[in-house]
Amino acid sequence: MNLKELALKLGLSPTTVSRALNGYPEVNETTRDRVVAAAKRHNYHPNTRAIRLATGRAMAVGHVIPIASRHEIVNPVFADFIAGAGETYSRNDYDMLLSVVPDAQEEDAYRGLKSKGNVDGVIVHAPRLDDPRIGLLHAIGLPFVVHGRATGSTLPYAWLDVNNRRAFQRATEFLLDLGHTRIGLINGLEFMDFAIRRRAGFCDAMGQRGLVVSPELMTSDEMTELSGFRAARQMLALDLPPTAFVVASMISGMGVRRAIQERGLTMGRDVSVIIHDDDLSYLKNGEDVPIFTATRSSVREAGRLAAEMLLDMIANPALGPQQRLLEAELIIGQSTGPVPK
Amino acid sequence: MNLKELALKLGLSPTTVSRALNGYPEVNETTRDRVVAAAKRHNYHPNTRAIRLATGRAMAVGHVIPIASRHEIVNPVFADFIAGAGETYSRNDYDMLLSVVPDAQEEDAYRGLKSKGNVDGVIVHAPRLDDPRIGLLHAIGLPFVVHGRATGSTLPYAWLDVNNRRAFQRATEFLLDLGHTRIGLINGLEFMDFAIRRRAGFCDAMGQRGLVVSPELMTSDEMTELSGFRAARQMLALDLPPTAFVVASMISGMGVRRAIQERGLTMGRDVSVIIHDDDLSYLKNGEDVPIFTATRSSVREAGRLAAEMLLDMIANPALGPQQRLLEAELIIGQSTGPVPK
DNA sequence: AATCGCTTTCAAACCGCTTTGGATGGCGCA
DNA sequence: TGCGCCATCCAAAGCGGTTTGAAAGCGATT
Repeated sequence: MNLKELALKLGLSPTTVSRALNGYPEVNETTRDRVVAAAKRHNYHPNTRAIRLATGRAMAVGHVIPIASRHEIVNPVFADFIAGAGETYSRNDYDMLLSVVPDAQEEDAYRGLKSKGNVDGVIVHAPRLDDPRIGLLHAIGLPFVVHGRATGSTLPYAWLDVNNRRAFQRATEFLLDLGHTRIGLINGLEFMDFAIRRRAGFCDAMGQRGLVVSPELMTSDEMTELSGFRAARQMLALDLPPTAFVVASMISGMGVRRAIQERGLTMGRDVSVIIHDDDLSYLKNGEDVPIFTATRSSVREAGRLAAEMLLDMIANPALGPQQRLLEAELIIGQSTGPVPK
Repeated sequence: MNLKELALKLGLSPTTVSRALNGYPEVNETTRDRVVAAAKRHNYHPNTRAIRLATGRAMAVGHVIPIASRHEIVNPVFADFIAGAGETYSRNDYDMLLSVVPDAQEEDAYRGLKSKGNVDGVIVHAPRLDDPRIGLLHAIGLPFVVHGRATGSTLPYAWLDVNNRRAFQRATEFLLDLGHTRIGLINGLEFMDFAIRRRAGFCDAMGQRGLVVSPELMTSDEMTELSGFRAARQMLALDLPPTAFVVASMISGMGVRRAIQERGLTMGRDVSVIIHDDDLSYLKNGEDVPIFTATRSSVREAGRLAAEMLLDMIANPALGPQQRLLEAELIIGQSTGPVPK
């Protein structure tokens, strides 16, 4: 059942039927009702491909996911972000297009998306220092929103980010207020923008209390359970081990907890831990009472909001690049306590 | 730059240019070379929307992800499957469409995908007992491949699955051979098809040695660290605690390990653990030597293969529903050993 | 020279919708 | 009665490709 057939059945022209269904004013309300009823009755759905060709809009947003190299973006955080963005797209009748490409072809993927016209805009994930994608997307004229920021980029661009610096500063201050002075940082990979900012926040807080952080109390690695475990184990074996940790993710945090237990210590009593909690839907930080004290910011909500920003920009290109900075909450859980005497 | 413009520049008709680029035989090889060269020079990419309308094919595959209710499909396993499937799509110039919808609207989502014509087929995730989606997709005539199987479905359908029953049977036998007789099963949710089969495999192995499994040694829950921890803790507190566990996932396995350590026991010596390892790209089971003894089957590879099956079916509808059963490997790690005296 | 058969090219229809630029008819008003 | 103005509706021209059916060119055959 297509538009022409429906029009024929109704004894109307395709023009009128199209207008009736799309809410244009120049159509009699009684005819509109007839049309709408008939469309429902015959289960008519306009063909998306035709609409797209006729309007020139793709009604779709792209997410490019590079794979194969060292750093895997296919991680749980990404999945939850996608889920959030997907909710927004569904509500607005947009499609979400995922392009999984070898990272050497990432640039081609963006160019292709634009020149073949299958998306109206893209979301940029996991920005790095001086991220080249920003210049590229500017050049090819594809609307985009960055999830995170890319320090060093001179061009203006739209982004949505968590205030990572502030979050880690607060987390560190919280530990300092509990009397901890030897605090270890177990960070993500520091060529990622968010990790750079988190480290800065940590150092800010320490510096403000006149504390210098020794390099052996700061590590940077993938955020896995194993790397969290190793980093914490190594620090705990120092002559002057830390009494607290600031940790970049829930998963690394689980590794840190294991290292603490392995030494026969108790988390929250002997050693304090604060993690960053992305509030993942399948990886909850406890149920009623949080297991870990945490800086929390829902990455799923970030996905929803970033998608909304992008759809706004697409609908209204006159709008300049928007920015939005979310603050993380500080959640008190069972993993922190005063420094032991 | 579109087809007409390119044709004009070349002094050819759009017909010929189109055919030259699409490899049709009825075009002189020298003209073809000219056309191809010009296309490259002018950076011509045919408009996807137009191709889709003209050919009637969407060149896209859909994945519908229901959300909001108890069981979240947005989990790490899903992310890796998607990544695998995405690789296949990219290689074949297909798009991957993700529809994130409230689960009450799941059926509508499939109907919409079909009637609006934005996909040529779909992949069905996380099948349950008597899954209604199979009948639905049959009825609306949308090609599909199920990742997993749906016990109870009478209609023939295409699927790709891991031999979960056999995997858990082998895992259990491995423990039995080490002398364990009190073995706990920490399973996923048993309205999911894969969990049903795993339980069956476990019970098969036990039954064949004439062992009856007491219900308190079998649990079924979401596969989180916390639920793994709780289940194991509870079993270890029994009068006759198990000496080994068969666990449905790496993440639950981490919880089990924690419960073991909490009791002052050592995994691999006092208590043995076998997990199922989906070989996730960001959650490796150790590096050189596996931490956990495991039944391993790459879910990413499953994604690749399922996508290939679907593209085959789309290209060749005469093909009946294909099936493919993958066997899991049994990987020996550090988490198992002979039953302690 | 006429015919045939190939290869190569093209004009035009088509995919299913949107949108522009009229047509049509009824009504109020002078 | 005649005119202009709305409110409605429609024919046709896109959107940018693919595909059908036919024509043109040309050497070989009769």
